[in-house]
Amino acid sequence: MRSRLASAIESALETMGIREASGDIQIERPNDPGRGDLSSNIAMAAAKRMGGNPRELAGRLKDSIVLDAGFIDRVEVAGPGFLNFAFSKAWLTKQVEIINIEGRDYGRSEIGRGRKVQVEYVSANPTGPLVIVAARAAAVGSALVNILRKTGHEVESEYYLNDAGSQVRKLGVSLMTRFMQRLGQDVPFPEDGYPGGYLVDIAGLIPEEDGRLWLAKAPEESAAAFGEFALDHIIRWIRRDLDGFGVVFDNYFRESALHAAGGGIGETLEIFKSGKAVYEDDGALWFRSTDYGDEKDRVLVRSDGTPTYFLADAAYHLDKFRRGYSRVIDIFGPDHHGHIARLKAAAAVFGAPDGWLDIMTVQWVRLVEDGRQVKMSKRGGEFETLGSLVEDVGSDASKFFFLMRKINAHLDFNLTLARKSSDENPVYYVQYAHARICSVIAFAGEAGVRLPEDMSCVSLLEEPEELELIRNLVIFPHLVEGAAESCEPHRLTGYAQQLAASFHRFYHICRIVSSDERLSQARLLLAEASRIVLAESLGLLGVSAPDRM
RNA sequence: GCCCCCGUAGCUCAGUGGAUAGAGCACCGGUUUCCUAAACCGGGUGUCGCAUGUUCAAGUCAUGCCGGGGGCGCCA
Repeated sequence: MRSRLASAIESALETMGIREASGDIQIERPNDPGRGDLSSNIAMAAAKRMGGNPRELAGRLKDSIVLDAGFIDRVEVAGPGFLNFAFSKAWLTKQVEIINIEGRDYGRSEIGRGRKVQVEYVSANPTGPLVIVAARAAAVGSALVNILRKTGHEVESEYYLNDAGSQVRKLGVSLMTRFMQRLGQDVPFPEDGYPGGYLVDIAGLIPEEDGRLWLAKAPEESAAAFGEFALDHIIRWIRRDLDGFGVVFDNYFRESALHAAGGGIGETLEIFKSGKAVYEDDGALWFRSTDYGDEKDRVLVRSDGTPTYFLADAAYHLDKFRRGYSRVIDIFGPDHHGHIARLKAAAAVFGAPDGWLDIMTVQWVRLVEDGRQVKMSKRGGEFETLGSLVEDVGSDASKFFFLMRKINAHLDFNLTLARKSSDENPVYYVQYAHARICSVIAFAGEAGVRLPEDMSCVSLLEEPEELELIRNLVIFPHLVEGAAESCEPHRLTGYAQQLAASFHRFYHICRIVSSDERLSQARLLLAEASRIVLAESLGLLGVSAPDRM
């Protein structure tokens, strides 16, 4: 609808002999609905370019613009030179029909057509259960995947498992210690170990014979054996927790695969070398990432000959590049933001075009209960996990709360509010609207009113609450595109609340099932259109849309 | 010290360079013989952290400062 209006403005400019301003045409929504449904700043922009009075130019534009009265039936000049347009009632009510016909495909867009995108998210180290910030990343990442798919992108989601390196060795030593303690041996817990109680649990699962066998090995092999056992269990937990959260990945990529023979580390190093981006210092191999905008150079191979985490990460991104994605989006936790510059530098060495790698960071989450921050002691190994959060407030409320905020802002997660299954809780407010519609449709069916095949009755819709609801429905496609382009899923939570409010208002004022059958059908179609868009909004967020509550 | 994010109503936060800056919560009051009251309606005096600049137009962009959080390892 915007492009339709934009081209009308463009031809009006052309008839007036103004060519140079057509690139300045912007269509937006006035923040005060009383001004109209769409507005353009073109007169101000063009007047600026050519000199002259914006209001006067707007007036001339208004006279020469040719618009189908079945689309827009009111044009006004306002303020400093805005052109405001109002949809005709016929066009608005027609949209109710369109939504009913398109169903869940309403709002589908082709802006991502031909674009293959990878979204990598969560990717938390498998050295412990997923914590709250990982839950936030999971909610955001999966919603983004849905939104990109809705807009025509071909999307693959991936979890990068850091199942190699010194952290895993530490994990092995920690588990080994727990196992020895289980055997009654008085051994101190390592200073830099993982103190969480979950390792005590895992130690309890080790078959005693196996454990004794591992203990008998050389220290390195011994740590590796315990480490593998721990990884195995923790990865299973992570997948189970994500599953319970309704988050599914297309692919899990293991760092260890990169370290295996022919796994990509060696080749990556060669590419760095042939790009003349490498030098030796102190016995270590360095990447001159400062040439690519990083603040300091980075070690690729330590003086003891082992590759760094960064080299593996670079190899991983080379692998992504070779897989042919037109764009790769990484969602990082707040503790990884220092990696952005060096990874982009690596991508540049590999020959990736500017903007190929897009890294978003999700900021910290504070859990708040009864107005006070919930203490999370990582040192004591006690922390709130994704699994316990879902158990506590449910996955729908968790996701909705995570998705209410911009990702780059710190988030206060109000546990007290999220737990409430009452009107104060925004997620229930939206879900209730959906359930209410299902209930009305069922009630109407019992009363003999069904969704009609012939939808021409929608032209009967004319109450302010009806038209206002339709106005909220028709912005959905544009909203989804905006959320996709900006990678901002949180726009949809705000929209869902606004749409739910608009429906509740309509429901309160306009009785749907009445003795006027045609009007009842029209209102039923409007309710169904609202249900479709609500269900789709919630679906994109990964939140369920219940039929009853 | 350097880098990133944030600073908007009592609280938590929305706000694609546009017109009179919004929502939820909290608080007070009202609405049900009727399709789900988990709903609806009414009640807001904000230095948009401060300053300078860019612009026809700045909460939004740029620079500097102040305040809060985070990151700066041959750990991952």
